[in-house]
Amino acid sequence: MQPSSRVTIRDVAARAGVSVATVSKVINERYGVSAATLARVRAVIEELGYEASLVAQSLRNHRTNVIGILVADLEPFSTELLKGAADAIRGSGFELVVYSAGGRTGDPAGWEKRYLSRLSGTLVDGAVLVTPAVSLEAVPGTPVVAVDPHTGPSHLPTIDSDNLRGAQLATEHLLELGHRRIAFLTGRPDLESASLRKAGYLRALEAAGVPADERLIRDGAYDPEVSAASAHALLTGPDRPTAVFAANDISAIATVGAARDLGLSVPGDLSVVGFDNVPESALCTPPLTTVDQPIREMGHRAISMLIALINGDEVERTHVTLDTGLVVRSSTQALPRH
Amino acid sequence: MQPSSRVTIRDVAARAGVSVATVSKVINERYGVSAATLARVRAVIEELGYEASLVAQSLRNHRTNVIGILVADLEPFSTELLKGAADAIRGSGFELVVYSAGGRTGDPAGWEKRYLSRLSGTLVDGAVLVTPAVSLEAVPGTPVVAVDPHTGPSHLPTIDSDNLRGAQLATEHLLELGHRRIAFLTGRPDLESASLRKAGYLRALEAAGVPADERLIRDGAYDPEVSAASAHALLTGPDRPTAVFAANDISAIATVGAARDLGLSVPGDLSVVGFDNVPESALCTPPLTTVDQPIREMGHRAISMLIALINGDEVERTHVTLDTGLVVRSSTQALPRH
DNA sequence: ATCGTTGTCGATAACGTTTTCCATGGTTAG
DNA sequence: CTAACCATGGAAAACGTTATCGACAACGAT
Repeated sequence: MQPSSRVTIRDVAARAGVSVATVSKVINERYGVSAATLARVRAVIEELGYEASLVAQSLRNHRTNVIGILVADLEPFSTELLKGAADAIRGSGFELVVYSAGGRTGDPAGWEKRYLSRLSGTLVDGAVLVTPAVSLEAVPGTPVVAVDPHTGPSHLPTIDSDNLRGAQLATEHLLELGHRRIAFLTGRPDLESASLRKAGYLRALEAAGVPADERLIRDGAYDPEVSAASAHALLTGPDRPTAVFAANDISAIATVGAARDLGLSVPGDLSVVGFDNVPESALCTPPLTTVDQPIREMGHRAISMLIALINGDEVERTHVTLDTGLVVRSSTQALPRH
Repeated sequence: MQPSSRVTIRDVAARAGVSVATVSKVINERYGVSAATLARVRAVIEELGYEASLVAQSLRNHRTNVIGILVADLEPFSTELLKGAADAIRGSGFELVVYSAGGRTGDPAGWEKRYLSRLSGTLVDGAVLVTPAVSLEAVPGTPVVAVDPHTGPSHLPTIDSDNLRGAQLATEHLLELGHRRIAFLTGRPDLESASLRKAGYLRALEAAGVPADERLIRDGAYDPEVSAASAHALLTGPDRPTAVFAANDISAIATVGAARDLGLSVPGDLSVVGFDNVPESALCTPPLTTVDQPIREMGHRAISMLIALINGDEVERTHVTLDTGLVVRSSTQALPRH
């Protein structure tokens, strides 16, 4: 015991008076070991507190049983997704390593690719990419699934939600409340979700016969600072909107903040609706009307699909889109008639 | 190229016309290779896109360059801590695997121990334990640092904050506002932070000459449901408190919710102060007066210390306590005189 | 010429598993 | 009584690295 080094399969074998091969067999429940020796070896394993070296197993088996999840930053969306992923990972026999780029800019948008090539086949068996900054193909041996994928053609397995419909719902809600000057804060232009949300906004406007006004469409970038600046510009400009649909809860919350700074009340002077339904949206003041996206389930599904892919199981749908729905809270109200 | 298997050091060696030993030397920048061969091998590595197998390196070096972080659940505190940890890990050469127990109960409080023994020395080089449910000693070969540690004697390196003083500040704040019937919602009884916060509350009361009332001290358990129930009981009971100090922002937010359900206004009818200063506390309605704890920095420090420990560096302080401070927002107000 | 030195490089033994395949002994069938 | 078979166990190769150590050539100094 006092020999400080780890107890290895060799020690177990010696103590039990068998070969390492036999010990390996009992660990992996292989056929060909008698009941007597099985019991004996099991006892020794217990006694010595032996744990097989995952590293050695990985080397031998070409499988590490760890899954990587790459997020640009730990903002509310990724965080929520992470919870779903952690949930799905539990009891699966895999471990989850999270890699966060930390929201740094300056990185030539390729950290995902570098990370993937460095780690795939050597540390992780597969990876999920959250809002990837780049459209990349899978590394040959390593399954990858994307959540909220990049625009552009990529044939990665994907989890997303019905962004188009969600955005339509949000915009229609505002229209039904009588709003006509409805501004839109865009999302990260490289993300499919962002363009779909914009498309949904435009489509709803068009369906209602409300002409889109380019000056009401501003950058949001899913980023609080960018959004706050845009909101400020929007609200201090001439002919300000009576409502803002932000592509993101983050942007929506920033918009509410900008309005408050200008002495405008939400929803009194301005209605705001967000997108994502992150937990923060229910907490903030006022609680946000937003489009619900089942973020945790997306994380869960991403992991499940990835595990299936890793195991070589047949995956029926390789691109799943979950439903979105409007949740009306207190940041929107009917436009007073005049 | 089309051979599907990974490119190994052997391939590089063959292509460059040298031995694997030499290739290994250039990878690790060891002395004893001429400028010419160095350049040649580097070129081949580039050309073949070779990446050394982390698994094989780990096996050989007895070092995985992976750090584990164990959290009971991904609630706001852990999440925030995780951000700090992710921050610290970046560029350190380590990866971070997060293991979340998922808040399940029923687990015999020993998952941390099991996880640690299974993984230590085999998948991770060290671990940080966040609000550990059990007081455990380090596994011999594997450094462990605890954040917000368990009560009871443990000699693990520790990161925490000045819980006692923070709780005193919070209680004093309430006292200065004229409150005398100040309730306290306790934390997780197995955590040192919880008992220190309670001690701070009691001490402040005593210093002000206000007798503590046992009936005003209820279970909170750092848990929203437990806290909501206790708050409800407190607020519907006879002689209700005019203020609540919750051991946790989670508990405080639950208290605000319970008050609202009863038609009580915060801070009009009830002042509430929390502890932690998680981001949610600033967002909620009303924004919470709370005790700030530098959670992210705690995560950062935990990782830094752990890395130092792993590298065998001398660590000056093995138990660091960070400052806490009161941040006054809108959930507290002076008690109207009558 | 001889003897160290120095500078490069390669053979090889680990690291801790799993798997294949062979050996052994006992048992059953012919 | 022999042949074939089954059940059990072990030897050894392999997975992809790194470190140690010895080989060898070139070279300067005696």
